[in-house]
Amino acid sequence: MSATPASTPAKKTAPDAARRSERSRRAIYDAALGLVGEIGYPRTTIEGIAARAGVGKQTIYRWWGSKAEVLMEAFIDLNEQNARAAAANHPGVPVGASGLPDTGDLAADLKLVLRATVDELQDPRFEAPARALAAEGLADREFAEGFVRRLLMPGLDLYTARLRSAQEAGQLRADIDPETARDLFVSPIAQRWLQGTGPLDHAYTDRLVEYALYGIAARPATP
Amino acid sequence: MSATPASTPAKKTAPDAARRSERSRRAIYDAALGLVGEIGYPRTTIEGIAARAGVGKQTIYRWWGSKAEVLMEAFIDLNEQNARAAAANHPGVPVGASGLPDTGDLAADLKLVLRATVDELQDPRFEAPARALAAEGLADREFAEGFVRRLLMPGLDLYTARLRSAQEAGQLRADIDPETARDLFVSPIAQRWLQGTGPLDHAYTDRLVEYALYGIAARPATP
Amino acid sequence: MSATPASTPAKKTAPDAARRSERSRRAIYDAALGLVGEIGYPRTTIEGIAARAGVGKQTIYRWWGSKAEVLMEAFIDLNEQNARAAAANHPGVPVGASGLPDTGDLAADLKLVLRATVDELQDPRFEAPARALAAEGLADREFAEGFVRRLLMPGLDLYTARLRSAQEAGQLRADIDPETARDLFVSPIAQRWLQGTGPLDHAYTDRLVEYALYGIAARPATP
Amino acid sequence: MSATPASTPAKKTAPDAARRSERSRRAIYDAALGLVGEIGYPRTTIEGIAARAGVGKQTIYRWWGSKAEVLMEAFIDLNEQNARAAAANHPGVPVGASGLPDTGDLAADLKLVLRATVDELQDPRFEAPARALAAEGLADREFAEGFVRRLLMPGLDLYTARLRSAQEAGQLRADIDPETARDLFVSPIAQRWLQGTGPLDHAYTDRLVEYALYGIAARPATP
DNA sequence: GCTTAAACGAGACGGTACGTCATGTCTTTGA
DNA sequence: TCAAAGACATGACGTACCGTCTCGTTTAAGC
Repeated sequence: MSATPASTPAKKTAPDAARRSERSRRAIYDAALGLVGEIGYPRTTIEGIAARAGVGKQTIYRWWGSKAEVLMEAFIDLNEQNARAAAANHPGVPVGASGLPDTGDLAADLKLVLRATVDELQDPRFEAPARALAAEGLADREFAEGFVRRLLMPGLDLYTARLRSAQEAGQLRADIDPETARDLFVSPIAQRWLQGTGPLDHAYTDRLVEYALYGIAARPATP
Repeated sequence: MSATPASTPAKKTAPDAARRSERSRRAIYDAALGLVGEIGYPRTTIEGIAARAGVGKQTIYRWWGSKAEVLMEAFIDLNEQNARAAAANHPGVPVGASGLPDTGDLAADLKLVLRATVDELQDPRFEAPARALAAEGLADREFAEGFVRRLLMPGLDLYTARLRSAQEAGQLRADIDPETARDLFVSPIAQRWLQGTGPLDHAYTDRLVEYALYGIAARPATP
Repeated sequence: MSATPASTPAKKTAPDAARRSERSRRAIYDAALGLVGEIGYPRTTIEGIAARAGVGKQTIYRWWGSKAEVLMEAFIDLNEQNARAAAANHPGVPVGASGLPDTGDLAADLKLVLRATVDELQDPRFEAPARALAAEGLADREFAEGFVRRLLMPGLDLYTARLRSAQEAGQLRADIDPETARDLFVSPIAQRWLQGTGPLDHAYTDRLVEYALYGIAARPATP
Repeated sequence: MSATPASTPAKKTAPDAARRSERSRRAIYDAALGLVGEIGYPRTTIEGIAARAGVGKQTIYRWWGSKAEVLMEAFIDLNEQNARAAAANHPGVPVGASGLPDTGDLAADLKLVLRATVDELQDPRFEAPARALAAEGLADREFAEGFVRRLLMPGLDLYTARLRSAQEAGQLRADIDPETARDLFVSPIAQRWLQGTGPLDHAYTDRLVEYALYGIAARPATP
């Protein structure tokens, strides 16, 4: 888990990661998340982060390329801490190899997880930085790539894996593409959260599961 | 009627819209769309728009509150022009009351329209401003409200209406919520376009229609 | 004294002075003097004058070339009113042909008038516009010429005339240049008022008269 | 003991003068004087100074409060350089303790110095900034105080000292106030220079000395 | 008394400069 | 020897006025 040795930006001469001040790194993460939560991402500035972290601006520019990158790493770090804490609190939750619950009842499992996802999306500690990162991704394709790969995909892949598992168990049609199928559940939630195109609650996610699993077309009357 | 006589928010003293320069308005729209297309939204500045439009900055600040608002109106205007041009070019296209094709074959109609939607989303003239507006909406809830109401919803409502029509024709289950159903088709496209979580092509949209209409769950063997 | 028919600035086509609104002219004078007194000359703007006078900006630009010109005419008008009022209040004051008191005692007359001048210079209603006009004159040679000719010289000429009268009466050396002599009294007051190089009071002006009339050099002992 | 150990007025946080860029300071002085000389003070802008100096606007705002302050320091600096250059060129000029020539002949000394002063006032390199600073002093009393103290008084005090020296030598009446006496010579020059109330040449200054020293009143015939 | 042209109030317009803020780079200084 | 502190050049921000230019509305003159 230590620093990502390959991804050193290495303009000029690459700084020596071994000498990096852990205390500064943490202070910068805290300042970035704090400011984004308190005054919003657009009004959060690198100067502001440096000042609150008690750090020189150069210390930020040395290790990150933009405030978006700072925030992304701060957010990833926050998620890792939360995941560790959650794992510590609920040591025995039975999950499939996919990382999602796998009780055999696909509909129930999906409903459960989607409800939890919706709740997490609306947790204010997550919402502000997550929206900011999503916005940055819209404006900057390169940033978006990293954002999707490092933050979004790991979560989406859990669903894909769970669907593949269901497919192997014969609960899903064999000709289904799991990624497309995954989008039927996940994307509507994403869009309502990103754009506010409608209410985002448990009833909605339950409906999504029902409709996607069994289709919305009228069934021919079975005489 | 309606005019909105009451809704004058009137910061300072509201300018007199009757004296507004149409020539300046058009020049500002053109400059805004041009710059966003050429150098991208973040590097587009109000000063740059004013300079390219040959207009004083104050003329922009007099009528709009931010570059996002300028771009939204420019984009809406662009869409209206395109719609008018399209209507002029294809005067006799048979559409349902909903505004979407309604041949009676729901699956075919949806596939057709979704393919067209995907193509439009990837038209470079649309993509840059649309992504910029979506990004702005992520950062500013109030802006998002206007963005959704003025740009997104009119498009989404066409789908909702088409689905309701299908429901009345007995092609859709009667207990289906049309807005949730609409999201099954539309949101996956939106997310792939917004975040780049996967390829966005005709095969994908066709699959979405198939899966959503008939469900992805394995069917019990019909003996 | 009527309008100066030759000096019409006549950019574009000269406006018709006969149709000029007296009410607007007065309102502009009052607004200009009021604003200069209240917020100072630099923060007084043409827009501000127009707004306070309830007048369109163009009405100012039609008749004057700058805010300095407006203020100069307003100030001249104020002085004329004051002069009329003073003349009405003291109908029988005996003055020489020069306009200054001429009792035959040059020293006494000068002391009296210089004391009055100093008092007037320090009247707050006069001070603000007068200083502003003097400042404008420093920056703009052309304006200065008009300022001196229309405002300053008429006052200075009174002193010159009084000195010439004294010269004819044999009280002043015959070889004295009256304008240089006048400066000995007037310029020190002007400089202290303009630049604040020292206190400006009656004792000072009395001293000036003494020194200038009788010289500051030690007299050879008269045995 | 008494916070604010020195005179830290400290708007925001006072900048660290030790880190100040000497190169920028010099470039700003040169640009300010150059622009004032070329296009005049009113059309000289802080943006223009910054641009010509190759300096950010903020660097000006960091160290000065207005363009008038910039120009005053630039002008003081110019005078100091000139004084140094003059001292280097004429190393052995005999001057009194006052800094003005003191040959024992007061009239001759004054005439000499006043002629030089008049010449300097009309040197175009001095005239433009000096008039601008004087104008600014008229509009801003606080600025005037600094202008007088830092620029005007040092010059005037030379005259006062010379007169005091003459007084001690018995050439001036003992009851004369030297500052008032000084104004008899200096103020007329100042006013003619500031306001253009008359020609400013050597004949004029010679006359001033004569008149002031020996008085303008007719002398009683000495029988 | 009616017509007509100008001056008028209002204020939108293309501009310029303001003074502030944040950027990303570079330099100084103290631990 | 690093990192904090922060000065620097750059450039956009949003505001205030500039002087010009329409707009309709008085208003006074001349028919």
